[in-house]
Order: sequence, then C-alpha cells, then structure tokens
Amino acid sequence: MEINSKYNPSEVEDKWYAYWQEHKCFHSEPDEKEPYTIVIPPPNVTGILHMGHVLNNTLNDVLIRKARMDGKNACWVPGTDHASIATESKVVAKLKGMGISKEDITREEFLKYAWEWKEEHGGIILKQLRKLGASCDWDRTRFTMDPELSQAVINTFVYFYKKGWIYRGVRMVNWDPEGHTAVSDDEVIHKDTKSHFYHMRYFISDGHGNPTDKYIVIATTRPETIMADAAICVNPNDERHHWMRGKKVLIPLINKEIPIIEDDYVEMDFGTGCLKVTPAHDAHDYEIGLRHNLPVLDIIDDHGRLNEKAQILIGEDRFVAREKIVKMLQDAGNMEKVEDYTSPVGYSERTNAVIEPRLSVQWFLKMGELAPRALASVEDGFIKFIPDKYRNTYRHWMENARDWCISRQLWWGQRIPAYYLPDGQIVVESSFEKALKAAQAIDPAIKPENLRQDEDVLDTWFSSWLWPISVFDPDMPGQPDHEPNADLKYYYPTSDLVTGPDIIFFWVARMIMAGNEFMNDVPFRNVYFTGIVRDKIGRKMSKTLGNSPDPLELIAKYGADAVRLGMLLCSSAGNDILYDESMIEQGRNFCGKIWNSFRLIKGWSVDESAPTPEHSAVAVKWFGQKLSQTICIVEDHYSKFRINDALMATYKLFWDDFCSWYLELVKPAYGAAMDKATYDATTGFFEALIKMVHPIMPFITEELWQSLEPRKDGETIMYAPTPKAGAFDEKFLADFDIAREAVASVRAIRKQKNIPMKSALELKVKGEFPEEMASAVKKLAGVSSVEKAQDADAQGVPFIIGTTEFFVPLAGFVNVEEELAKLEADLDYQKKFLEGVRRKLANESFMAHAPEKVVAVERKKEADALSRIESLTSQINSLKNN
RNA sequence: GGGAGAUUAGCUCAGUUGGUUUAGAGCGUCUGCCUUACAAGCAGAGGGUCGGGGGUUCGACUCCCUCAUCUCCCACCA
Repeated sequence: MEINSKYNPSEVEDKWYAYWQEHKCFHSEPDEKEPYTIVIPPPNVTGILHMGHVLNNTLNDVLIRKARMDGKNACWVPGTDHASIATESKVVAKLKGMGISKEDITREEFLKYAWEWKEEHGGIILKQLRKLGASCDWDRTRFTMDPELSQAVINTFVYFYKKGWIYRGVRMVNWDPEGHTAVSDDEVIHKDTKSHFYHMRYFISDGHGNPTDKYIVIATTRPETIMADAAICVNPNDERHHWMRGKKVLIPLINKEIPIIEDDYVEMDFGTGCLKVTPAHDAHDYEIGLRHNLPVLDIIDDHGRLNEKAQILIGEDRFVAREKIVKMLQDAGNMEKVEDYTSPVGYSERTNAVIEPRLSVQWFLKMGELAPRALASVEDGFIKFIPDKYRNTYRHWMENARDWCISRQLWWGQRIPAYYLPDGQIVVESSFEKALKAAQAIDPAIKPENLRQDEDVLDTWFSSWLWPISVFDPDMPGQPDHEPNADLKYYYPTSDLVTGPDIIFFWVARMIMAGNEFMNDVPFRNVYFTGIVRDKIGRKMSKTLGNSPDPLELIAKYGADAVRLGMLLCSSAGNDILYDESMIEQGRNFCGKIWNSFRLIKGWSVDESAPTPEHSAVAVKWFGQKLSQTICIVEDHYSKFRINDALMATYKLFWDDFCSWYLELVKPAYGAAMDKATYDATTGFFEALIKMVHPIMPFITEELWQSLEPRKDGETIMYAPTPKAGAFDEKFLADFDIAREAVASVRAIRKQKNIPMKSALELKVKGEFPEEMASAVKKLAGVSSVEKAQDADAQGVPFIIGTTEFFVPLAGFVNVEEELAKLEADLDYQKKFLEGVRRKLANESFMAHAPEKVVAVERKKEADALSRIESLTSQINSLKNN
C-alpha cells in the first residue's frame, strides 16, 4: 500500500465528513443507552465563523465525540439564533443601499426582505462548522424563528402574563437611536468618554418671566437638553443656595420659567451644587421628577434628533444640537465656562451608538421569583460552573437582578402577543383568534379590525432562553399541561454547556430560569466557560484591528485537525486565549508526526517465524503499561473538564513515549523483518492511540483507522470504544525511566565527546540496576554491553542515576578535570541539601508535629543524599586514581 | 465607586485538603545532527530566590494581612 509521504488534510477531511454524514454517524435517537446531550450556543443566523466559534465548537465537539466513544448516546443539537437587533440592522443597511427606508415600507414588506436576507445568508455558519469537523446532528438543526419555536416564545409570554409576572411599565430605558430600540441594561457598555462640562448661567426670574441680574450657575455635559428642564435642584443643606428658595429661574434661550427645588440626591460638592432636572432624558432626573411632581417633556425623537417640543434646533441631531446650542449660549452670554471632562457614557453593545436615556412604555418580566430559584440551582450544586469562580459573578448578579425589559422596538423577531382594544384594554393570547375571542368576551361588538397588536417584538434572549427545551419539544414552554415528547424526556436535562462568560447573564442564567419554570429541572449539569480569544498581545479580536484570522483560511492552510489542536493547546477553562498561529503550526506538526509513525509501521514486513528480540519484549510490556497509566490520567482530566491537560497527556504519550521510545526500541534494522508478536502489539497500540486522539483530531484519526486494516462500509472510529486501561506496575514503569535516563546520559556523553552512534560503547554499572532494562539501554544508547563494574574497572566518563554509579569506559576521552568539577559541584549541592534535611530532622518541634509520613520522607531524603554523596565520592576517587 | 480573579522559566500555563516538589509542562531559545518514518524532524543543554513586604506554622508557590501591577464584571455622580 502506497502512503503519501506527507499528510494532506484537505483531501482527507471532506472525504470523511461526507462519509460520516452519509452513514448518519452524527444522528441520535432516544434509546436505552445513557444520553449525553449538548445544545449548541446558537450563533447569529447570518453570522460567519470567527475564532471564538472555533474554540467553542471545538470544545463541544471534543466532549461529544468523547462521550460517543465512551458508549453514550451522544446528541449535539445545532442551530442558529435570529439575533433581532444585529440582523435587523443589517437588513436596514441593505435596504438603504437599495434606496429604501424602513419608514417607507410596511412591516410585512420589511419582513419579506428580512426573510430573504436570512435565506441568503442564513446557515452559512453551520456549513462552516462542518469544515471544522463538528459532529452535530444536522437533522435536528433548529432556528429560533422556526414557526414552532416562535410559537413556544409566544406561549411563554402568554404564560408569564397570565401568571402576572409580565407587566407593562413606563420606564426610563436605554434607547439606541441607531437601532431604534430599547436595549437592556446589560447591553449597555459604559466607557469613559471625553466631553465637556458646560457651566451655564440660569437667570432668576422676576416672577413675570423676565430675567433679573441674579443668576445661578449650573454644570452639565448635555446642554442640548436644557429645553426639557423641569426644575433646578439643590441640596436642602446647601446654605449657599438658601437665598433662592421659592424663586424661579429662566431656561436660557427659551426663557421658560422653572422652579427651584431641593432634594438630597444632589451632591453639594459636585459641580456647582446645582442640578438641572430633565426628567425625560435622565433616569435619576426622572426619579426626582416623580418625587416632586415635575412635568415630563420629551424633546428627543427615536433617531436622537430634537423634536418640535424643543422649540429651537428642531430636527437637529443631539450632538449637532449640542455644538450649536453651545455657540448660542455663548452668544447670549449664558455660558460661564467650559471645562474638559471625562465621564462614563453608555454605548449600545450592538450598534455602538451613544445610549439615550428615554422614557417609554416597555414590557417587563419580573425577576422576583425566577432569579432566586436560578441562583439556588447553582448554589446548591445542581449545576456546576467550570471554572468555579464564575459562581461568585453569578451570585452577585442574581442577587441584584432587575426586572427584564423584554420588548424591543423592532420588526425582526417574535411579535408581542398583546392586543389592544379600542378603549385601550389589553388581551394577551397565543393567537389572534384567541385574542379576538377574549376581546369579544369583554366587548361583544369587537371586530377583528378593531383589535390592534402590539408593534414591538421580544428580546432575542427571550427565545434563546428556551433553547434547551424548545429544540426538543417546542410545545413545552409555556404550556404546563403539555406532556413532554419522547425527545425531551430522553435528552433533557442536557449534559454540558460550553459557552463564553460574557453571556452568563443574558443566556446561561435565563436558561436556568426557564428550565426550572417549565421543566422543574435545570437545563444542564455543567457549564464550561471558555475564555475570550485574543491576539498574541492580548487584544480582543476585531475587524477594525485586523487581528482576527479567518478560520476557514487557517483550515485550508493547516487542516481542521491542526486548527482544533492549536486552539485547545492555548486554552484552559476560563482563561482568555492568547491566540498565536504557532499553536496551529504545532497542531500541523503533530499531524505530521502521527502520519509518519503510521508510515513507519505500515512499512514493516513481518516474519512469522522470527523470535521476539528481548528489547522488543520489554518495549511491548512497557508501552502497554504506560498506555494504561496514561489512559487513567487522561480520563481523570476529562472528568474534571481539564481538556487541555487531557490533550497534553495524550500528545506526550504519542510523541514522546510511543514515537521516541517505543518505536525506536522495536524498530528493526533497515530492511529486516519484524516478529509477529511485536508487530501485532504495535498496531494494537497505534489503534488505541488514534482512538485517544480522535475526539481532538477527528479527520486524520479516521483516515488512519480506516487504513490500518480493512473496514466494512459504514464502520467508523467515531463509534470505536475508548481504550480501557489495564493493570500497570509503578515499579516497572520507574525502572524503565531509569533506563531512559541511562540512555540519555550515554547520548549526552556521545555528544560531548563527539562519538557517533555507530561506534559502540560499553557501560559499567556499580550499584542497583534493573537487569530487565539492559537490552533496551543497549539498543537505544548504542551500547554493546551493560556489565557490573568491579572497583578496579570503575573508570571512564561517570554519571549517576539515583544512587547508582555508571561509567562509560573511554580511554583517552576522559577529561579528568572537567568530570571532577562536575562531580564536585554535584557533591557540594548534595552536602548542602543533606545539611538542610538533617537540620529539619534535628528540629524537635518538627519531629513532634510532623506526621510520620512526612518524617519518613525526610529520612529517605537523608538516606538518598547520603548514598548519593557516597557514590559521588567514590567516583571522584576513581577519577583521581586514574 | 463596588465586586471577582490574576501575578510561577523568554511566552502560554499546571501545581487538585500546607509536607514523596530537592518547583513542572508545552512552545520558544541555545548546541550538535539531512542517522533510509518524520528538518513540520532527531538528540542534547540551559533557563525560575513562585510580583514586593510582613505574618501564621515545625514546615508556605499553597493560608492570613498589606502594597504594587494587570484583567474582567457591576455601577447614572449631573
């Protein structure tokens, strides 16, 4: 059989992915086996794959493939999220390019465009995931706006409304003037922003709307809102301002009279101690307004422009208006001074627009009962967070959770099922027909055309919080009487969730709430939080910085397996990933290593009658045990979600133990055949190894597993059972390590003395040495004999392992002074070490307090140091006598 | 401003209830090798007073206090 000398991933990957799909290898149906379930964190339906997805989905795939090989019924449900704000803004942008404004078309027309956009761009990301090797059950692909899933969202809304947990409220919300919607507090990012602090003069009114010559100075960062001022507020304890109690002031430029009021909220030592109260455009001012019964005047429209109520600068954008009004105030003599000022300003997470606090009517879901229960799920250990530190973050948020603003002023999403009667009464029902009936129960005269549905849609998270339930049985959420279908019964709760810590509140917490409410059980057992993928110097990846590589290009260049390994190498749970392409090169190199070891093995011919050489027998015995030992370690790592530790242990087992030691030991002389026993053991080991690697690198392992021996059509390594650990003897493994050390020492001597492997050396041993290992040392160190040394022939280049002395007789090669210096340095170190240990043993307090075990360890250290010193002294003497 | 976490080799990180750790790994670095599986490789080597200071303890990378630096989360000082 001809094997390419180099591994060619692109050839192999598409072939096996198609094979897996053709044979339905990813598909799961409920059966009698233990389920292992993951639901994908749904990416934006029109998004494209970035490095964060690569990390997340690689981890998911490793877990799911591992579970599958462990014999579980593994099901990974894929899907996408409709991402209302992001998608709608893309569609708006597209329409703009076509010369169409959203305002000019109907909701239905807009949605038609949106669905077209979704059909065109939707699901690209799922195709890209296939390139990565993701073993999702594509037959189960879901979209948060699939009709059934949308209905689940509507049912949920109706359910909570009827339960009295959803209410409509006038609230100061975070208005995104670009997205034209309210966004939740969590979607606002506060950034310190440079601006100015404007000190303005408000003149005291004479009582008839005319200015007197007295004025007060008010500092603000937002002079464009002065027209909406409802009062000037000072602290009641601020004596500086008592003189103007009961007076009124005039708003500059428009000369509107407003009262001076007093409230504790105002800090005396901030700014001028005077606050302009603008209830419509600041959340705190709104609160003050409520306390003092101030009128609310909203002068900014949906787009962030001043409206006619502003009286001046009508139609101007708020920032343009700010510049203009500053000029006007200066011209009018109202501007006292302008200072540079940096203050936190809220930005929309989605559009990066400056958030405008704005009063509006929104729908809210009460957190009062949902949050404490969801908190308990984690606190009581029903859900485990990895790493654990996120429990703190979670607790803090859950204890302070505010009601969830679930309405969004958008069209793309699930429309709120609230219907208004002409008299303003509201009915909430899961369909128009039901709503009509309910409305007619109130007023039999109501006709369909009298009923008006709420214009807003629901927050996207209000659909994705149902995800672990609705992907299996969309009839479940919001319908407590519904009998869960077979899928839901079998797959829920899911096993593990892999996601980023940035959506712990948006998504993770809310899924827990929904799970508790509708399933009376948590939605998953473990949440593994990945880090955020950053570039090599720690910057977040972003399009503008251009530091975000295209995963598909990386896959094309290095292969999917290499990309997967590379991502995992630099990721431990919860730590940010400092991505560097060299990690992926390492993945590629590992593929090369695996590939070449296979070529080596496959290149051997077998001689049925050949006896097994001693060194091969030792090698087989050793690697079998080493494999078992490592399997235990790897399994332990997986059980603790220490994926990169599991990976590293596997990596070293393959590269160091198998390739560098085992294969070198059993490798026959060039052209010579190998005995059958060793050959069979070797292929067996190789198969076990690639099975261990498979969850991490699915493609190359499938290719080699299929090449290892003839397989039936439809057979796959995906369902090959994870290798099981056999017994292993620690002492035997330790003995082999002594042999390794001896080999390394001889090789080092060869290098120092420039002696090629071809010239055989002898090795003399003084002290204990496991006889069984002699053949291995001979083969790998190029040593012709390993013999017990008598005192007389204890000479040559020395080294010590443990307490055993070794000599490589090399007449003429020994540099006595050099060797002596090394030995004496070591001796010196050992003496000091011994001194330290003895000091400890002489310490009465230590002897009295330390447990026996620890004392025994110290005694052993003492003994070891003593015999090491003895060996060193002996070697020094031998050298001196030469 | 509040909270959480971090600081161990050049880089990225392990170090699991304080004592078999006389601090480890991978990558990188250095040296020598194109040795018929692999130069995307092989062999070998060097590299850290565990951020600073103090404390608890027989014993501290590990626990406590403090300082410094960094990261993240939450938070409206007009």
